[in-house]
Amino acid sequence: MPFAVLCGTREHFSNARRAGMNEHYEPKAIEARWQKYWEENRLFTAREDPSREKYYLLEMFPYPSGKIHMGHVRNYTIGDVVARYKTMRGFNVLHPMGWDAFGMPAENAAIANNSHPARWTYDNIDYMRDQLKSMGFSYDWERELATCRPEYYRWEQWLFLKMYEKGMVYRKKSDVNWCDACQTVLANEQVEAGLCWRCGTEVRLKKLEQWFFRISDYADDLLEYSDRLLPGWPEKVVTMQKNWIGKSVGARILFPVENRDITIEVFTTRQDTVYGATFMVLAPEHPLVPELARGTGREAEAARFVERMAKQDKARRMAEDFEKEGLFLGAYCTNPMSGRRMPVYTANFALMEYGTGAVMSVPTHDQRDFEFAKKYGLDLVVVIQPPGESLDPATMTEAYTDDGVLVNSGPFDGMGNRDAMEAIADKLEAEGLGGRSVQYRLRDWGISRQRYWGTPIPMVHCPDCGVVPVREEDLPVVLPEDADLLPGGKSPLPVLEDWLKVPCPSCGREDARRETDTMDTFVESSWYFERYCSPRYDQGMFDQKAVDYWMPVDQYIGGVEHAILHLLYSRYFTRVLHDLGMVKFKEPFTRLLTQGMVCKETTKCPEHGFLFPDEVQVKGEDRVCARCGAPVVVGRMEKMSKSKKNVVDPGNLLKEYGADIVRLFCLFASPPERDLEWSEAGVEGAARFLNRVWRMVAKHREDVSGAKPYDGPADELSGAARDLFRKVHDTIRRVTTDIEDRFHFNTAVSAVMELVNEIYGSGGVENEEHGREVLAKALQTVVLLLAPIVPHLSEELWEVLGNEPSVAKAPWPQWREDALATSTVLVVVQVNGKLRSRLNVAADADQESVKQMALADPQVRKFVGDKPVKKVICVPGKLVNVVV
RNA sequence: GCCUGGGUGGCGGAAUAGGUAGACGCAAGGGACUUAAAAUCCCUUGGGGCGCGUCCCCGUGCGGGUUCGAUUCCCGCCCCAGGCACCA
Repeated sequence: MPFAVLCGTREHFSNARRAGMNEHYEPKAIEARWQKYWEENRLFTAREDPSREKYYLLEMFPYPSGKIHMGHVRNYTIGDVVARYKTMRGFNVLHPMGWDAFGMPAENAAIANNSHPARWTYDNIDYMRDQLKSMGFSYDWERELATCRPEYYRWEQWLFLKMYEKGMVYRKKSDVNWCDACQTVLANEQVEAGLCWRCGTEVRLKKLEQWFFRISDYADDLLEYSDRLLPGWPEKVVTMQKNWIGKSVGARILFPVENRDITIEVFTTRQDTVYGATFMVLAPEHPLVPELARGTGREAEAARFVERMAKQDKARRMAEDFEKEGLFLGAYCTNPMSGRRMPVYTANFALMEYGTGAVMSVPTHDQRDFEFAKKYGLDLVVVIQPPGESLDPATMTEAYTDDGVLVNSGPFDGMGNRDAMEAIADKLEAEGLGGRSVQYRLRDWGISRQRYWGTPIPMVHCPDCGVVPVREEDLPVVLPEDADLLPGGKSPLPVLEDWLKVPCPSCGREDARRETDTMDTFVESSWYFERYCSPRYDQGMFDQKAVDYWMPVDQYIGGVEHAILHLLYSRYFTRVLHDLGMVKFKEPFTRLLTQGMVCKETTKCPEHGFLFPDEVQVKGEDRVCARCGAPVVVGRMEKMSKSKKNVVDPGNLLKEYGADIVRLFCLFASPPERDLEWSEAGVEGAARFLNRVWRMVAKHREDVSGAKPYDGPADELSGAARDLFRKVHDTIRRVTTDIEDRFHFNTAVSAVMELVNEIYGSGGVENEEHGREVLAKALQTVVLLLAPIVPHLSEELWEVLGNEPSVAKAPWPQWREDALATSTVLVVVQVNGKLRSRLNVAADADQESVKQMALADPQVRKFVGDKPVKKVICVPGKLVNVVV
């Protein structure tokens, strides 16, 4: 027995210390050391190399809000494991990081601190960069970018001009969603239930001249690819995008107005019910409303109604219990199919933004129309009969919206309604009464923002020439960084005369003025992944060769909150670049992982409201408010948020535990796509495990020094060495498949924990034939498998075990099939499906003998008794089920 | 209302070709080491029952079904989370 084992752990430690291994695991020293090593050796600098297979791993870049939060830590830890794993698997990995640096919080903070958005932003970037570096993420920092720098946004302006040239951008006066608090316009996507997505203020409509991107031109393409070409995306996200695009296939139908030379056009998805249309409803904003009311004696009433509806705020109008209200305009139109005379109403449930703003109402087969008809006593005509039933308008309590057979529909009677849809669409087209039509919920992307801290829109307003694009050679239009914000957070751009006044690019007139709107910050984040491929390139948006090599992103990782906005815009932008001939692909992100939220229970004091974790004191079993001593109400697990104060600051965690422990906890506590519940005890557990790994290496270091990790055939081993060798390879297999197939790092970590437990329990293995080599293999494997997860500790132990740095560039271990084989297998025996016994049988035993062994087993016989055996089911190497 | 997920011990979570439910960790309990504590190491731990066993019964939200066998597949419900919502 080696000297060290006889003498116990104390001797081990002194040996270890003599050779330079610290007795205790000290994360801080180790982490600083290896972060420096990585940086000095430019270990994660990515270079194009066509001879190697590339892997582009991207995490959603952060907004530089001040300091990183747990959501960042989790997101970037997941990404880092994949990046490091892929590197070890031999891929040429691109793993960049940067800053989504424009946006309103910078302006708000500047006002609050009497500072400047630029100052605030750059300071935050510096601080957060340090934080990310101290997490040990394997970013190629040489590619870092910040979207608020002119070198970045000049290419965004350049693209804007290209799009303008191609008619992909336009300007129009329109009702926009206006947030008074933010003093700006919001895209439809940024309005949540009638409230501003950022500050929760009620959004109101305002008429403004706005710039729009024609994203709706791509609605069908975006939709089609959602189904066919995004298999690497979570179904949930694809579904959300599909719903958002909201394609409806139907028909346009023209309804002539009685005694007037006016036609009302409607869009419907149920042209099969056209014979049942008994009245017409127009949106209150519909231009025909005042016109139709004219001369009917109802003008004043109609005007009052429209005004009142306009004041109904959007939030209430969308509420479920909202009362349907309408007004008869005094006019009639004619149903072109049935010839029926239909009264024309205006009503609050018709939306001007969708379809044509007019609805043919079929109260028998549409629930909204049904409710409206009941309220105003309008006619009901059944035109679809359900199979085996006969609806009677007099007794109907709700609309029938399912399939059936047409009645009261002239030549279409007796036809199935699905067929009737086509037949009626044909007839409409043939007779010029309308035709097939497709509508989308998705509307064009309004990108104008009346804010300062954003990319200036490169346009000029000339009194003579109108709106004129800035000349390409005059880019970038630099945002003046010395401007001070106006009271109320208003943009200073419209009053900055020096900046504002510019000669007209077209006629040269001196008093032209710049566009003062800036772009929605979602524009910057719609192409940053392409810019990362060649971030310093100054001849265009990106270097073609670099983009051809790196793009598309192989794996994108971020929060599900961007499922619609950012991801849809990015897909749209990539199509624009594609159609401009700049990229060869349409989808930017091949695979997408949306990680769950980081949650923690809330704590609330009856007096002081929500409490931060450090405002809660533990008194025995109870928790009390640190300020007033009142018992704390512990709420349910919720997403960490400043407003609920249930937050944990990664900065403090880093100080207390170091990066590896925090990383390990984030990965081990739950699989990435699910929510992560914060647990202090869990972090302690992670710390304990890493200490255990450290001590394991310290303990066995002497045993394995000079021993070459065993890589020979399994059958030259026996006893404990053979068992350990099997466990090593089984662990390699499990960890590899867990990471490779489904990013289940939690089970990967469990597997390594099992291996570590086994090594602890394998005392004496070093005395076996090849025992020291197998032990060396086991220790080395633990370190290699942990390398992507806890990189600093792994680097340190890799070196301690006598290897040259860096483990980050070491090849990922391979498992040997022959090592996994066992001489005997455990076969479970069931009687009628219930577990009754277990048998250890030779791995190569034939089925018949296993069956006989099972039937002979005393436990089995007890349950079989003298009942006749009907059937015996054998699953080789696993199970025997005796059916009696 | 519609569309996604999800419901498994005291807790986080395992079990992805239908085949030993509860891996791994946390918490709890017991033991070893220590003058003592911390740390560490080892053991126990779904519920119930008794003859304490290689024992029996129950058990993966609820109710049915398919199957030799169901956490896994099918049908019908309940609950939780997220998304969409008067979109014609």
